[in-house]
Amino acid sequence: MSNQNSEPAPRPVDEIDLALLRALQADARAPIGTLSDAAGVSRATAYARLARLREEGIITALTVTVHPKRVGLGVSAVVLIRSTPDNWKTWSSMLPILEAMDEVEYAADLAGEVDLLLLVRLRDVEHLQRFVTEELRGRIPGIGSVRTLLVLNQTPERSLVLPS
Amino acid sequence: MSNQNSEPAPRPVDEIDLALLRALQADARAPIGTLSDAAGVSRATAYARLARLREEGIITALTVTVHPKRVGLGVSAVVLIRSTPDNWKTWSSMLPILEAMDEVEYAADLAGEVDLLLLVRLRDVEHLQRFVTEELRGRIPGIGSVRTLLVLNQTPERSLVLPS
DNA sequence: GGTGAAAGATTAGAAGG
DNA sequence: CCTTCTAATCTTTCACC
Repeated sequence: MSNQNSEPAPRPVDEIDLALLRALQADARAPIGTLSDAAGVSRATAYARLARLREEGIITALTVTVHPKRVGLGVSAVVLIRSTPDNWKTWSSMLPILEAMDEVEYAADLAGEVDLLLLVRLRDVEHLQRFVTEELRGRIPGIGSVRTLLVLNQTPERSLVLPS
Repeated sequence: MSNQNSEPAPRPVDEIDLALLRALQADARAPIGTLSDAAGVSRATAYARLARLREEGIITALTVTVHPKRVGLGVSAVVLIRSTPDNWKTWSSMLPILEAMDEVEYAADLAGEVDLLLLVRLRDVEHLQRFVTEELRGRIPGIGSVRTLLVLNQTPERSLVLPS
């Protein structure tokens, strides 16, 4: 995976692209005919558009969203990390490390009182403890403080709401 | 959408289910034959399993993941909210309000020094300002402090890493 | 439960205007 | 961007293990 903020947007998407993306958000397995109807274009056009959206990286992935608890990941947590001024790695050097951790679903480099935020998915609280003490402090240099916030309730994962 | 933490897991998924889910994570538009091959079962079985996974809510959605910047959402931010002890609504009463806000991609009710975390996607910084001052403070009662952290860099959205 | 086969209907993917 | 084409795939249903 590449850094999501690195490349600028060369060509903006138009209304047809947005309609296709919205239709895919509703059902990624919808047949092309359904998608093309939703966008008001022919199937061939929908094909061409989808290929372009994939090539240009506008479509990051076509995936399934899974209920975490039902697959053995009963605990979610938000980890807020502050760095020590020295020995703190750059984002680009940490990215591969973070992505190699199965527990990390989302990581963000922040401006403000917190330097790094992680959303992690774990089997249980013991798993959380091991993750923070061993994985995190062991592998990421320059960690100052770590605050772990248990998730009590959360929205189901949802896609971006595309602008109109 | 329903609360993701409300229902217990009645029946656990098995290895075949996990294999199907992993194949769908890689490509949600993969033909059934590809999915059934990946899981080592027949197509008929893959059909039956997928129907069951949908019915039981283990599959939350089959969606497309989009690069936010390329669709006009150039700014991401994390909003940390602390409540005032009085007038703070319950999670279940806030959920529909939060889900009605297009800017909110993810919301979590937290245990700890922060009560509510939002991941928001916005067009620009002006949009962020309007969101925090008007949408948030205007619609959610009982907000104590609001800390807004700009996202400088982030991982692309990624699916859960399913356990083995 | 899972299998393999059969069946028509639908869709995919490419070619050409 | 559309229409047209053939091969491939979908999806259900079946009898059987």
